[in-house]
Amino acid sequence: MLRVVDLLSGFKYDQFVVESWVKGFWARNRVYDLVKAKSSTLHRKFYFLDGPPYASAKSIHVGTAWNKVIKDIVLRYYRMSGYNVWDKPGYDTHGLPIEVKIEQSLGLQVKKDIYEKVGVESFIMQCKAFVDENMKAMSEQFKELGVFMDWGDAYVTYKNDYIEAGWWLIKKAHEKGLLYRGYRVLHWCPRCETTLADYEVSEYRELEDPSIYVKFPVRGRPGEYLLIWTTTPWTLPANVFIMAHPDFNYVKVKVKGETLIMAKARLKAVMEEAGVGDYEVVGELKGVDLEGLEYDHPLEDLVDAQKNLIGYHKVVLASEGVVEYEGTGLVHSAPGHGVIDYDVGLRLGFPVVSLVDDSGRMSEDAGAYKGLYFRTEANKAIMEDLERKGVLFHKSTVVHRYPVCWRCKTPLALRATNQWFIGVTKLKDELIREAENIDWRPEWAKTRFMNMLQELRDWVISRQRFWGIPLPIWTCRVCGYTHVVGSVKELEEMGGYRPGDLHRPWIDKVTLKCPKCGGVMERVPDVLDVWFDSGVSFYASLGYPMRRDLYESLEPADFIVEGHDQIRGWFFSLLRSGVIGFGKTPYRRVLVHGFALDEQGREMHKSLGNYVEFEELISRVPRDVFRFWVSSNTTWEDLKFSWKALDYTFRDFTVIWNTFVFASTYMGLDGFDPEVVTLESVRGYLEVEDKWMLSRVNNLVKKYSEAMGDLRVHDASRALRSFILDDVSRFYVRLVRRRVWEEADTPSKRAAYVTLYYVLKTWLSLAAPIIPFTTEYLYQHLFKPAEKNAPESVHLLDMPSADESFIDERLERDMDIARSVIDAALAARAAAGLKLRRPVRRVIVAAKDPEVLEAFSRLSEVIGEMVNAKSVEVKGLEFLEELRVYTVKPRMGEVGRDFKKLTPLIVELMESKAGEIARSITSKGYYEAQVEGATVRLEPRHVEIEVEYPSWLSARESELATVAVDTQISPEEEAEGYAKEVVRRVQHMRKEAKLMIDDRIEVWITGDEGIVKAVEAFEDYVKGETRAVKINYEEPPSTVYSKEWDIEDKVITIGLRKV
RNA sequence: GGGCCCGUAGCUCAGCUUGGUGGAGCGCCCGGCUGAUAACCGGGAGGUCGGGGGUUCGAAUCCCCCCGGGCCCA
Repeated sequence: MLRVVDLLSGFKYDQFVVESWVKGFWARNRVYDLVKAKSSTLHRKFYFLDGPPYASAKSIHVGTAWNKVIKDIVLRYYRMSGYNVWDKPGYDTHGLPIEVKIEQSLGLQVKKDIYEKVGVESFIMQCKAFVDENMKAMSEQFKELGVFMDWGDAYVTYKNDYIEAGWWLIKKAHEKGLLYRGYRVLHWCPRCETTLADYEVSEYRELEDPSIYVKFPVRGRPGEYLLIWTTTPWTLPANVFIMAHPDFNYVKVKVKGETLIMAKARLKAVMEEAGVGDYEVVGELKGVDLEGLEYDHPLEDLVDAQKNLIGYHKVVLASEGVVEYEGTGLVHSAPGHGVIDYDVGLRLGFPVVSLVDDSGRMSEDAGAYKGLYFRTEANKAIMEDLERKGVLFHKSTVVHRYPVCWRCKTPLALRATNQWFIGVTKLKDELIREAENIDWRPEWAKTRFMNMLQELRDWVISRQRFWGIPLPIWTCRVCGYTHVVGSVKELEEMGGYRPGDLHRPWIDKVTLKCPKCGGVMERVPDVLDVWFDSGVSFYASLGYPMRRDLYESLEPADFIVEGHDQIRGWFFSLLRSGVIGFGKTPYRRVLVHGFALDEQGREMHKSLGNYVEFEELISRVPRDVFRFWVSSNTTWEDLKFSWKALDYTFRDFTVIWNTFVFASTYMGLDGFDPEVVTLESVRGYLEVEDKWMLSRVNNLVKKYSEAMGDLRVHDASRALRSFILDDVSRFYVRLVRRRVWEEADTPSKRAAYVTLYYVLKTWLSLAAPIIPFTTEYLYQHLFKPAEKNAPESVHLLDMPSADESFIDERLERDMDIARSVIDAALAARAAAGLKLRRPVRRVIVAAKDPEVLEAFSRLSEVIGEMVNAKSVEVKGLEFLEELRVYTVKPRMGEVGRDFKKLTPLIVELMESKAGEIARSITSKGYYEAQVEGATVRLEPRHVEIEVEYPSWLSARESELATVAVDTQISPEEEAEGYAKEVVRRVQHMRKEAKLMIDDRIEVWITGDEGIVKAVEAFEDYVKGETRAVKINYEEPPSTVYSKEWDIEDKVITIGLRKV
């Protein structure tokens, strides 16, 4: 026969010790493997796809920890609910940020240092080694948090197989006619010689630049000019057209015999700035009227590139980029050096001219300006030439925010560069259709996603860097033919070979034979945008297309979850890749989580000093405390990190722990055997509070399953917390304590044990996904030793399902009513200064609603127990009404104004007929009387009514009822009170003497006569409570432990010893 | 400048979809308990529900505008 063994109360509770014990237990018994083995036998698949964290540092961010905890909770829940869960984690390992870290560690300044000082081969090896170290450290931290994922087999984006899988998608895009080469205007650092992705353009400086107004001659109309404004003279040689706003008003202005065209709204400001007082408006026209107006470029003769642009120099209409708050309303446009310029030019089919080279110097085609550095030398030379040609209307300087390189602080240039694109705008309809099939949590994430799809642009996939998936595109040196390679096999078939590592520089050495002309084909030296990598994870992490079975049996992913920044990031890149590769969404359900911010709601930054290091977190806060706390934060809202909040959660754990210790202690003491004494066997002996508790726990199961099934992890977590703290610990346990203290083996005690056992075990199963350490410890030390066929680990249990037969909604409602009345009664006691230890004769509960009255009758014992009342009388309201004494005070202001000289008589009336008036006003809302022959009507505003009860009743109104505590105490009750006081002190002394709970004692008591008499009168009671075999009414011998006590100013001496 | 989210007690947040007299935990003040005890229990004070309009008999809740914060774009 098994039985509950008290393994908990002997252990000095320390959550850190609990967790490290569990960690050891899991390792010794290979619990993850057991859990995984069980899950893999199940038939319902659950494909979870891990959003790979970026492996650029050793220590994870609090947000990353939260992220993995959410994932772990959901995965554990699904495993316990009977799913075959795919739980492979992943790491994102390529990209510029990692390259930069390596460059910094090597002290490299510019991009060409990589070629010249270290060599690409060594650089790549170092990137890889760096990432390897980071991944190892991160995995350890995730394991530390108790995350059960397949850490031995994570997917890594830099592996050859993964790269090859990536190539497959590029080939697919090519086959669908989506892959193309084109220009894109990007920020460029002339010192680092690299493009900067938009998100990297984050630093700005206040810099001084020229501010010049330039006259562009209108073709064929001598003396007439288009006036433009610019702060970047170096872009003028690359000018292709001028933009005007179709809706703006423009003017022709006569200045010194010349006619200038500019926006009407800018006229005054520009003339003022240029110091021109003498001007005359000679004509007015709309923007649309300017369309097509041709002009001659003022530097045409000096710039070679301009010779090819002559047909394009005209005014075009555009609403973007043309403003009325600065400039002239006519915008000089160079598609090679401006984003809007580029877009407008592209729309019109105009050429792109970029005249700045990689190092920031003007290029060959810039003619006279060739070799000059753009922001300094070129600016100066160009302005001089403009002045010489008489087209510089005005020149000054401006200080404005200008983007600089975040690494070297060099001012950036906007520059059109040749890049590879995937034309996803062609797939817009398909993307939208597929996005409609995704189930979003919360709902607004879908709105955000859909809005973003409306603004879809083609995807620039190429980067001129090193550490990334090499672009699988080869070009023929002879005929220029381009071929996209979709696999390593294809590489070999094309005359190439398989390098040991598919990265640069090894892949760069692989040449192919041109299928068109037989010439040598070389690889385009670019690598792929790092967003590409994680976007293909849904199939690449499963080895597709090299092996197909796994992907085909698992797709689509059933669940993904990441932060809300990933709506535009990973969620989108996955969908994009899914549609390109397979024509459908790769995932069906998404949960979005918030950001982990600091206590004030600001982002955590090492530079702000508010960054929380993982090591500090994990040394100060137990893992389950962290998990419990973060899981209760509304998932999709931001998490404000707070040590204090974690401390409070920590405190909750003590209560939870003590609840289990309580059960363990008494069940252990009585050798309770849950396999013999079952819920079925005690069903007839269940007390009303047991029935209530069983109903509550089954409702909890329902609520929890609904929440988890709907990915409302926080609702599940909160429900667990309030259940164990409020319902179990603070209510049920307190209520059954007396039943459990009972020494005899009564059916009632058994019923309490079974209920408690069942409730705690159910709670443990539900809580296991959220607090896996604590639940495992409690399971191993309380439940497992008591059950023959119990699984090895709590994480091998099946999720409980609700037993509807225990659910009694009516009883739960009634108990709510009772609890509110208990609170009111306790308040009434407190008001009367009656300690809870002292029993009161009776509590009277009065209510109007028959349903409420019925609830009280049904639960009167529970109320009596909680309030410590000998009896609970349930009455109609009229019972208390009869006892009430009313005082009615006049509100002189109101009474005086309404009743004038009758006032003194009214006041008199209020005194003499207080009860009658008060009852009438409270029930009917008014009171009428005859005063000096007149009918007087008193209303609530005239009076202040106070209710008093006789001094022996302490009453309290609650929402549904009025509760009155009878404060009268008979001599016998007083004696009983003293007996309890003595019991309390004996218990205290037992504890001081370090006696076991079941040790027997002998007691001596002497001193105040009243108290000693009280103990004599209640001797059996005192003996029972204190496990005393004998009480001696005399001075304790000096050999026993004794102590003097004060009870309400009466002195007694108590002595005791173990027998 | 745009899209989406958040703004409720000193703090952290429920409530808002489906309008009906504002909740919890912590903190604070007061009291109690001492057989779960480096715990625990009760009572109390504390709120212009970010601001302003509107719809309605009635708005924290629905609509509009504004302010502050976050994310993503421009």
